[in-house]
Amino acid sequence: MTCSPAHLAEQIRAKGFRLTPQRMAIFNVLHESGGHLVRTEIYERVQALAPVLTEPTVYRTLDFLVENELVRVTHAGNGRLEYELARHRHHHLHCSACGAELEIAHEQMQKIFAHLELSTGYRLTENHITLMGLCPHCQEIGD
Amino acid sequence: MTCSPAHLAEQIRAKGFRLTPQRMAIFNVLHESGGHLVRTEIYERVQALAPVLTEPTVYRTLDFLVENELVRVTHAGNGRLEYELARHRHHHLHCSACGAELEIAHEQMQKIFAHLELSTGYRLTENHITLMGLCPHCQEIGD
DNA sequence: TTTTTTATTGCAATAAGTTACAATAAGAAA
DNA sequence: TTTCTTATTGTAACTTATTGCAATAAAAAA
Repeated sequence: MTCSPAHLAEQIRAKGFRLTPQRMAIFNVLHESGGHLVRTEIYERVQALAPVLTEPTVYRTLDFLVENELVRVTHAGNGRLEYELARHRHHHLHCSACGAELEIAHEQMQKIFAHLELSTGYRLTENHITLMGLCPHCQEIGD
Repeated sequence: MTCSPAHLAEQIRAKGFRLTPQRMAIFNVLHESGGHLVRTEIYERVQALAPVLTEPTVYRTLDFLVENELVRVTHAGNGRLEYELARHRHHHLHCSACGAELEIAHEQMQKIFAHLELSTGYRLTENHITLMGLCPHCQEIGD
């Protein structure tokens, strides 16, 4: 598995950075939650488990983890940034009514990405897309 | 044209809202800029032309214009929200090195959108996507 | 035109996000 | 193990974002 705490330790040490309780705590919270969390959620969860860090540390540690490609960041519907472990590439459909999240395999998007790279000359980097919409259930209610 | 000041006035009045100098000023700034601006840029530009509003008004007016589909909001690379007039649907490729923006016609994305709607049952709503990458020029420099 | 209604704005207070810098502690060297 | 180096964190200050409420003014009615 490419997203275990052991992997985190290895990656950080390999690059000459330091393995701190703060970094492990944030990583573990993301690991246990499974999904994606915004900064305030991460801070609250770490505090609840063991108050080993402050708000600015959450802020900087997440940037650090993203830079080192251990964590991925995505845009939530409201403009907030959400964080999750850098596992397999995927995207999300978000129901703007009930908040349900549906995961989409990157393979489904691959073709359009490749096509865009060809037609524009751009080289696309780590893009995690969140598309907004209505889930089947909320469509029924709305109609 | 579906994005003229006259259209704004018509749309707002038709729904029983009020046409205020503040709303017109913000709309005009977006109209003249052509591209997309973040909130602080909009505030600064309006202030430079005619100081008719405050920061909270920019905040609420933009929400108002987005709700009424006169303005569209999109995610900038850094998590900030950018605003632009609701003209034809399109998306963006953003160069993370030099900041260049390339517009992509919605037609290029249409197929993948339709495919996702079919396979998931979700109904996708107004999605303006910004994909991050490196433009051809910055790829050369980097290599 | 004047009055009335209430959507909209500005002011002031609050909350959240961010930065600078001194203090701390992780890992290397002795 | 102890000392040393400096990456990393916490504190505190600062800036930006957001909200509540009273004051204002746009549009309708008289």
